[in-house]
Amino acid sequence: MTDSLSPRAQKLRDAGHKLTNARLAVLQALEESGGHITSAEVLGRVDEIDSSVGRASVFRTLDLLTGLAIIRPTYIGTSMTPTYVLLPEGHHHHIICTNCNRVIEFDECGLEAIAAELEHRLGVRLTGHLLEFYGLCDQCV
Amino acid sequence: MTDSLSPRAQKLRDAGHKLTNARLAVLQALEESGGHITSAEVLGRVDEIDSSVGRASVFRTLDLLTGLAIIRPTYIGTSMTPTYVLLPEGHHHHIICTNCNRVIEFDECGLEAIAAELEHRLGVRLTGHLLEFYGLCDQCV
DNA sequence: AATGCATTTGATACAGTGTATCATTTTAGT
DNA sequence: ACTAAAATGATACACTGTATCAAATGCATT
Ligand SMILES: [Zn+2]
Ligand SMILES: [Zn+2]
Ligand SMILES: [Zn+2]
Ligand SMILES: [Zn+2]
Repeated sequence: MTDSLSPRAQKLRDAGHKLTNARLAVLQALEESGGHITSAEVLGRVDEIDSSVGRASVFRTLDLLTGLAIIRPTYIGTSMTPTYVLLPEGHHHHIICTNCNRVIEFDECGLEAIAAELEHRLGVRLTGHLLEFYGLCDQCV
Repeated sequence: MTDSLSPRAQKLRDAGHKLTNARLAVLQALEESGGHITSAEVLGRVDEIDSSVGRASVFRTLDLLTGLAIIRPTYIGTSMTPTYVLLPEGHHHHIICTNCNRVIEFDECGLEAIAAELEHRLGVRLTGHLLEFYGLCDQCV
């Protein structure tokens, strides 16, 4: 069988995890959402995709994907209800307005140099990063 | 009265908020902790500092400080129980090992250039940032 | 295709975290 | 000191994430 697996599903399998319905449903929910989605929204979408998937498996999968650096929980504005962000190419960057909580995404980060330096100096192997600027958006300045 | 206010307390006042016992107790708890502290730990420390401070005010203050970019909630390893990080000079950087959850702090980031570019291009005013690398620490490589 | 086992699951009941409410207290400016 | 507005603490609540465990499933091997 020459199944064409999504890259993230492949990453799951490569890490030695099984590709179950629950996990694929969560991945699909995340990918359809386009980023910055709360656990409540994931639960809702997964329920539409496959209502037999249980609550616990959704949270287990979110933890698993976080550990594999496929998603990253972040906070927007308040201390509760994290937002899960897909990390498409191993990194993600946004600006959060501390006044209106608007989120502005951007692509360039120029962090490759410092990442390489850290790997060399600290002996770590870096697979991705999240860069979060905060301040006032153009509407709130 | 020439009260010498801590810089963060000053920042609170400058933003038009009152300097109450509850807020000062939470600030003190955060500062004594040295970074990466959970809400449960904040609640415990605040209770020692001033047991009359109520639970709700602690959470209200954490939200307030987050909005002012004085602290930032982040996740270590799992999707629950955020860790609050003090942002001493407007920015904070760490590496999280996706295997053992060790946290490695580092200082240099070299993000001033891109911050200035974003301010110019997007019309925003940036006051700080959080940079989170993830990967494997030297023990786990 | 059928087998076998370790992994994963779903249901449920639970623990813990953060919040709404509102009468009372406190702050800070006059 | 006086006052209005802001903030508080107590409580009860809602919601998010988790422990448990018998049953189901993925997948490597035959
Ligand atoms: Zn804004
Ligand atoms: Zn980047
Ligand atoms: Zn490690
Ligand atoms: Zn920095």
